[in-house]
Amino acid sequence: MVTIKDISEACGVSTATVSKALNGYGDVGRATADLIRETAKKMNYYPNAAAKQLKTSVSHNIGVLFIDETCCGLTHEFFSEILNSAKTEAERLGYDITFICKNIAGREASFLEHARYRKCDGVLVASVDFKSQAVQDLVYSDIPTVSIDYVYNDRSSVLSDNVEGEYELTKYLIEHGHRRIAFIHGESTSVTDKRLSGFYRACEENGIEVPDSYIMESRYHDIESCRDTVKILMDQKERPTAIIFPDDYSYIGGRQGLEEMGLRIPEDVSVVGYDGIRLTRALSPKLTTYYQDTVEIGIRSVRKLIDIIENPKTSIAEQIKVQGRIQEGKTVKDLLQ
Amino acid sequence: MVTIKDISEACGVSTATVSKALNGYGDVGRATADLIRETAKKMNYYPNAAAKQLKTSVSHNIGVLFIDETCCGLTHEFFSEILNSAKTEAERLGYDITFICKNIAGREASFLEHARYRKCDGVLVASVDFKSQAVQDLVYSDIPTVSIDYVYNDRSSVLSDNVEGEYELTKYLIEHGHRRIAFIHGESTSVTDKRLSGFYRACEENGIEVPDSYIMESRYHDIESCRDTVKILMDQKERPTAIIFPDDYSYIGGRQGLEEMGLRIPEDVSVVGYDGIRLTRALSPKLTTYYQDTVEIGIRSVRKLIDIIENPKTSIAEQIKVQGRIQEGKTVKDLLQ
DNA sequence: TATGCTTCCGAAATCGTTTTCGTACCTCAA
DNA sequence: TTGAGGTACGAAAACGATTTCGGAAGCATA
Repeated sequence: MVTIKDISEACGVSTATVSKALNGYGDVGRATADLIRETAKKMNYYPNAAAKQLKTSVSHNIGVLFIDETCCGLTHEFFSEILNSAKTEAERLGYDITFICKNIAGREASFLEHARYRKCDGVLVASVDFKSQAVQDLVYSDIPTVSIDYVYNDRSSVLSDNVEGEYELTKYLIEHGHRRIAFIHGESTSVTDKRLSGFYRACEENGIEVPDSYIMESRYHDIESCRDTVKILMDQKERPTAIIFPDDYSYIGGRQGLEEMGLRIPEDVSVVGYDGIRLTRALSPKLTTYYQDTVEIGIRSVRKLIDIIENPKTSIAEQIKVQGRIQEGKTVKDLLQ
Repeated sequence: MVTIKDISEACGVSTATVSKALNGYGDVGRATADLIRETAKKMNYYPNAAAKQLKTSVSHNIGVLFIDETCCGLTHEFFSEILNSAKTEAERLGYDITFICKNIAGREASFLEHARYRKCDGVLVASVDFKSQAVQDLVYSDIPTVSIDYVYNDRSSVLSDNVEGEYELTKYLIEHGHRRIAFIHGESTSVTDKRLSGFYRACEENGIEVPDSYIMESRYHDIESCRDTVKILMDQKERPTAIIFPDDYSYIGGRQGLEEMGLRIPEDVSVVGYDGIRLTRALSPKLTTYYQDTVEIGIRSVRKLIDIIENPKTSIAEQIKVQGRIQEGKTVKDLLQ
């Protein structure tokens, strides 16, 4: 491995000068600096990350908290797309990505300890149990964090606008003449709360009263759960004319359930999803859904995180909302025609 | 941050002794070692990764080469499942995972340079352009590597048995009475070659001649491409009775294409996929496919990599084959009944 | 008592950087 | 000539760990 010392010898200067030249400090002569930089390139020099980190305590490494307790973290298309986009953006900006976990060299540790151990400059928090103590310890530590799709007090986050999204989606149904709209939502989380609020707002604004039996809890990204729930939902005399599913993936289950009951989409009942993952374009009938801009979410969260890292003084905690949009498919019947 | 020095002071011993006690060296007294370990735990000590790495040149960090040039690396369920499983296993064994890319702190570099910069103990090579020079430079360096689904000379790899898999799948079709079998394969890669070879072997063994027009090239994980290809394929007078798709995801497109031609599955034509991703269980009709054990692939590749890292002398280069199995759905019609 | 062997521990060098502070030299005005 | 001020560079001390090597103590044996 070629070190700073090799370069210093090759150039006949001290290691201090080499370091300064390579890092663009002012107090080194123009000619010397040029020579050093050229020699470094010629000798194929790359700094030793460990030494640099040891001395400066910055690692150019961002951690990602992306735990798969439900076994669908990484394999959930929504999250893997975000991760993919975040990875690309981070690399472009010169940061590496390391997964944070609860192991340090084989020994049990907390997320925070792990992040410290690896000296992560910052951590992206996504797809975890946001309310758990372990995660909160990390978020409220001195390590910069950005959370995705969840808001912590005084911390930055990037969110798709769930209130607005569900509001738009509901309004879309209403504009197509639906007034008996059911909402199968996911587990109780802040995301769920927001979607519910957007849903209710759209209903209220249009003078629609929603019977309790139209609101059912299922689970995100769970085919079976949605299939069963939809059956219970549709087993009442005053059936809804439209159903909102927790997400696109649930549509697969919902569709099965409806089919087993002999109900056709959209002739007998209209449905919409949420996420706009690629998959939906492929299912038939093509699902009408609310597209979340995963690429944008990934990019914005990394940029914000790096902003906090590099400008700790001026960077402010903020909630960055990423707009989505209705993606029309063929699962909503227009009752007004 | 609590360092080894703090512990040494608290215990009234030297830092050398602390280090030795914590690393289980023999030449430290029983009582002293116990005291040191207890104190370390009490003071919530964790070693400084950078310092450790600087001194020992081992990082407990494994790199993952997982490039997304085709924009489907991470979001391809097959790979994201492998990554997920590899991540879990690596963490269990005390290793962290970092993505390898072509950027070092903002400066352009090669994969190899990046891996050296981060002092990766080893690298998992998956889902890249295996034949590119940059990847080969890395694989044939002194850094331990394990490749997934691709074999390099004298290097270890973990593969699903593609020859056997496609052979089994073809035999399954033949056993169900099919003799006019078409194969839409993916881009030309070593995986494709193996699958073709398994396919041909099964045909030969059963005295089946395959017309050239039954072999068509499409692309992996590409809905549109498969949809178009299947239309061309079925636009000939002597139509096949069964089609093998490049993978499960392609089934979505293939199904569309067939539907648009008014062909029903499996009444008019039988189809099979490859991979066995979760999605297939949800599509209807449920796809008959060859399940690849992604969890096992992830685990085995990490274990092998760590074996090479920790036992460089005794570990031998080998190809580890992971068995899959036929996963029966409802897309193959039994012509013999 | 002298000798040799263990056992236990510490001093100090080292890994490859960064960074402070001092110094030598030069320039220029008074 | 002197002194102030600026520029260019280097010596050396860190950062937090590991590891070599030597030495002190304790004990048994001759």
